[in-house]
Amino acid sequence: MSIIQYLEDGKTGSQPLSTNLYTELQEDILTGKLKAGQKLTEQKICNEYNVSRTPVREALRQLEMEGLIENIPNRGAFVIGFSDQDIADMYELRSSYEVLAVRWAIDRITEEEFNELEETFEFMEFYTMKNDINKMLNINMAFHQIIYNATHNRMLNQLLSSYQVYLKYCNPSNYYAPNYLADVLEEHRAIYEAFKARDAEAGALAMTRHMENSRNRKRK
Amino acid sequence: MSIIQYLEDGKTGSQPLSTNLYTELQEDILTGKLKAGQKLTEQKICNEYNVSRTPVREALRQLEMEGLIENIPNRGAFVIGFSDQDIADMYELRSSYEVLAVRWAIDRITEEEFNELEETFEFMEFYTMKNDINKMLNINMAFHQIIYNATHNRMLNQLLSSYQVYLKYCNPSNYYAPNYLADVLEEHRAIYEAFKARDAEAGALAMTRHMENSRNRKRK
DNA sequence: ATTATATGATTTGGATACAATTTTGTCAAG
DNA sequence: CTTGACAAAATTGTATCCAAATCATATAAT
Repeated sequence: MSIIQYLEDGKTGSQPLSTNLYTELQEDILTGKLKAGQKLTEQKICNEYNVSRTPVREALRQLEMEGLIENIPNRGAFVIGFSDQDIADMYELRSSYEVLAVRWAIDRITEEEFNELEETFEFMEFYTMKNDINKMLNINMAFHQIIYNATHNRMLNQLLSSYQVYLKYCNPSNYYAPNYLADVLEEHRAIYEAFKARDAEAGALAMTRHMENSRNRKRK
Repeated sequence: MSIIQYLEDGKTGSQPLSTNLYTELQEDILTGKLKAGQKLTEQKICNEYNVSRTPVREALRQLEMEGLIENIPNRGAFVIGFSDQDIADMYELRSSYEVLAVRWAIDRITEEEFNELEETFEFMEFYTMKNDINKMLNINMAFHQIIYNATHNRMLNQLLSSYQVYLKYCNPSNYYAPNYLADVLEEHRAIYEAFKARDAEAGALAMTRHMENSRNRKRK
């Protein structure tokens, strides 16, 4: 997915969308509409979401693989959900993956990928000046995704990409804090500069700081 | 799962088992029986594995979540499989997760969990003396699993547990090298001692070495 | 009163049937 | 010989049907 697509599709990462049942159920678990411990009866879901049992069962298997529900044979599916502890765990894990990803990406990034990163960073500067928060959310995702790709490690890429969904639903950053966009821009600049210098240690340090600051920016 | 169960179920981690379709297909992809790029037609799988389309579709969704196949809407499922690069990636990733896990586990392990780890290590010593490789494979899995649990981080636990499956199919360790069991025992002893001393740095170092040596023990 | 048991209702697991989409093959036009 | 249109076949997506397992309730035994 190119940076242009990220900008143009207009999906700011905050609306439902939910193109399929799996995504809808995932959303409903992550937002707490379906509560932990609750039993998900297939027929109930059929009625609630107006689909037949076949797609329901497929979605339940997917959610099970993701760890959002537990499927007990012949008994049914039970919501596991995300506890506050899980969210904390997720942030902690994600931080270390992101740092690892930067380290590997700086060592392995291609010329072409670096140009894409550079272009994306310039978009960041532009939309920070224009103070366009929705655009920035998309560009931010693109920036990180480029790094994931540049690790050339399929499993790490897949893992970090999958976390984007969760990040959306955990209490969001305080976008409207003074200097939010400017602060974020400078953190990304540090990361970008490390890539430019092909300095993995500097990159790891910059990403570590970015992750710490991200957490501190969370609404309490 | 207790250490006793690990010992008694007799599953040495090298036979098919494959209790369900998903596991069977997973195995067939990881062993290369189903090749990368190959199209998986639902009806073909039905005939091959003697099941109807409903469980087939469930399995395909699970495999997709795992990243072993790609599901293109209205087109079908295509095997992605594990390239040599993916296996290398997996080892590299797993190493850093394991080190991270030890760090966290040493800080968070409960008295009860530590006792379990201690008991497991004593089983290791015993079966090393008896030179029982099959038992050792199971105990080894148990030892690592206890560490995963002791992180008290559900996502990291889930992630590392899921890798156990892949490890089984990537070219196996050279179990019959001289001193294999003795070497492995000493590496685990270092890890265990770090837990006993509640020394996270020593644990991380010991696990790093264990991971390096594991890789070097691979058959070429 | 509590526990056991039996029976009917509900629910899951799996197979089949039908609809929508894609692929394949044929044949004619350029 | 290639290209395009179109129909037939194959394949995916969804709905429904049947069997097996589980759950709930009522009744009987201790």
